[in-house]
Amino acid sequence: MAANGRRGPYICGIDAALDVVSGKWKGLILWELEEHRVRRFAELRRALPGVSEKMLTQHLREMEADDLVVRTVYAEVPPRVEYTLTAHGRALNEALGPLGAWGSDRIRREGRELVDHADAAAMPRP
Amino acid sequence: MAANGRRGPYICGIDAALDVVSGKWKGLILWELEEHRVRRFAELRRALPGVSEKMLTQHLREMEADDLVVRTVYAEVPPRVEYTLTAHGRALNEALGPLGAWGSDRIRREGRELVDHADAAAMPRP
DNA sequence: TGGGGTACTTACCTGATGGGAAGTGCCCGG
DNA sequence: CCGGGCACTTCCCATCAGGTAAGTACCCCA
Repeated sequence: MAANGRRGPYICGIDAALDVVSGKWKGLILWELEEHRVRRFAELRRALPGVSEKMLTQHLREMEADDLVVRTVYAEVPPRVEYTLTAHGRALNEALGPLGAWGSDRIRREGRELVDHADAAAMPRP
Repeated sequence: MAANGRRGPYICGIDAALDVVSGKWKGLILWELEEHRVRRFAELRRALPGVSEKMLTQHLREMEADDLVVRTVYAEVPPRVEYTLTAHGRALNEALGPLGAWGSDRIRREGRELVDHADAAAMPRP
């Protein structure tokens, strides 16, 4: 969907799945939440080097609406907000497994450089 | 990638795979070529209701550059051009299987309407 | 002779996507 | 008291994917 609120009608399952996953950082958010189970806003921000706060909140809100993540607000001071995957989110991640493997193969095949998490901070993507 | 020529550097496999698959009609093209093995330009155009000739050629060229499809031109009159999947294209399709299944589940879960191939012709997507 | 099919290319236009920067309200440590 | 962290929101701007429409060059069929 993204901000536009696409959400179908869809032509097939791939169509529906891509609608939910497309967005510059959604894949990474999914991956980060899969790895750490639960993450706070600022932790995600640091994990996705280059993401703007605007985009991060936007993506998280969309993923919440898509029932991929749960947002829990703790009425504390300073504010604390935690994000976790829902069952559907975890299922999506599983479904993305083979695709990720294919992508890794492709990177290897073509000898493309793979920027690792840390370096990416310095290098803003065009 | 799409027309912009993104093609990495990528942060992970998902990133790389999504780069190659994103584009409004790529999923459908893959699916159509998987089903029929070989298709001509005009056949694809008819199979993807609503696609413009420009987008179709653009997507096909990109997929060719990404080594997903092979384009074969027959020096005949009238011109004949055939498209087939490469091994990588077929592998990508396989990798997309679980994602498609997840998407179908999502459609079912949310009771979203699924527009089938034929109807989609009449209904231009917003 | 004119309409339709083949497979495109080119130019122009619009709306969605994402980036940048600043503002908000509250608290804590130095 | 100043800076910094937290978790945002708002606005404004650049880019770009994709749509529309037309042009190309050749052929076949009625």
